[in-house]
Amino acid sequence: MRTRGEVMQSKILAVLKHADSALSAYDILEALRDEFPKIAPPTVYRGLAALTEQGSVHRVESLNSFVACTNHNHAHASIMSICDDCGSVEENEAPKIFDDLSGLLGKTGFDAHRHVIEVHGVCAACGDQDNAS
Amino acid sequence: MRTRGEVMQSKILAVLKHADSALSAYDILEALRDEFPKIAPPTVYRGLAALTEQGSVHRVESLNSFVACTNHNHAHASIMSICDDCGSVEENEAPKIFDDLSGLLGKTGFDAHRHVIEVHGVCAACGDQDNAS
DNA sequence: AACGCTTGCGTTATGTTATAACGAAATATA
DNA sequence: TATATTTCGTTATAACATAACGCAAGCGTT
Repeated sequence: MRTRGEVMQSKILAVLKHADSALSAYDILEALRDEFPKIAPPTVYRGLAALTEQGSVHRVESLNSFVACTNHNHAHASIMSICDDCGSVEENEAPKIFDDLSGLLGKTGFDAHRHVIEVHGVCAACGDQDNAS
Repeated sequence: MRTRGEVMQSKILAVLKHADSALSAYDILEALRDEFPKIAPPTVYRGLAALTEQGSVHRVESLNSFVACTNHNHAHASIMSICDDCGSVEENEAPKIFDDLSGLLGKTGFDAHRHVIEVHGVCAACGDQDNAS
């Protein structure tokens, strides 16, 4: 039994890939309502859980929402830069920062499993707009 | 009119300081129910908003919950290390990592306003326990 | 002091995010 | 085919958060 869930997962992933900002589970639910009129939250959350586990979707903790992974290297977590103006979310690579973090915490005896690094601010496009006005 | 809200804020802060893990707003609500039987969520959230703004409380985004600041230097944000075993949350100082982050994102034109750095894992105490068993 | 203005609080109500629990359907095993 | 196992849809509810309103406290003016 493999295909049943995968259909829904690919639909969810497609919705996220089309979006230009992070979507809540209920945003996704709405988007899928046309095609699946009786869809319910657990269906979406289960799909998201599977996609998150395999790394093709990331949860944005500080927004309680989700984005499609835009980074071909699923091996490690990413740094999210979140524009509070337009809502765009970019993934950034910085292995060094993860190493620094794990190293720093390792000194205190802490064993790091999962890094959440999310930076809120204003993206280049929105910053330019503000300057122009 | 200054005193009314400050009473509640100090009560909330006291509850958080006594806790040995992060508390949700509703945990705090329950803790204050004895003294304020009719207390409602907005009262707690407003108190938390004020305390967060002044830096004496931090929101833990990945837990939807709150901790008292244990760091005398309220000037900048902290790195939270969260033990998924015992629930303890520690604040760690690392100005360099914040600088690195802002620098990295600055290169892409992103203007960082607020950093969320939360690392999940296993704290020293819980790690020792696991080794011993 | 009396009045009206401003501010912010408590309360009610509701909105948003997330999951527990159960039964039914699909698959695997024998 | 009978049975065990897994996964999924559905219902229901739990957990987290805020909008909006009205009252009351402080403050300035007279």
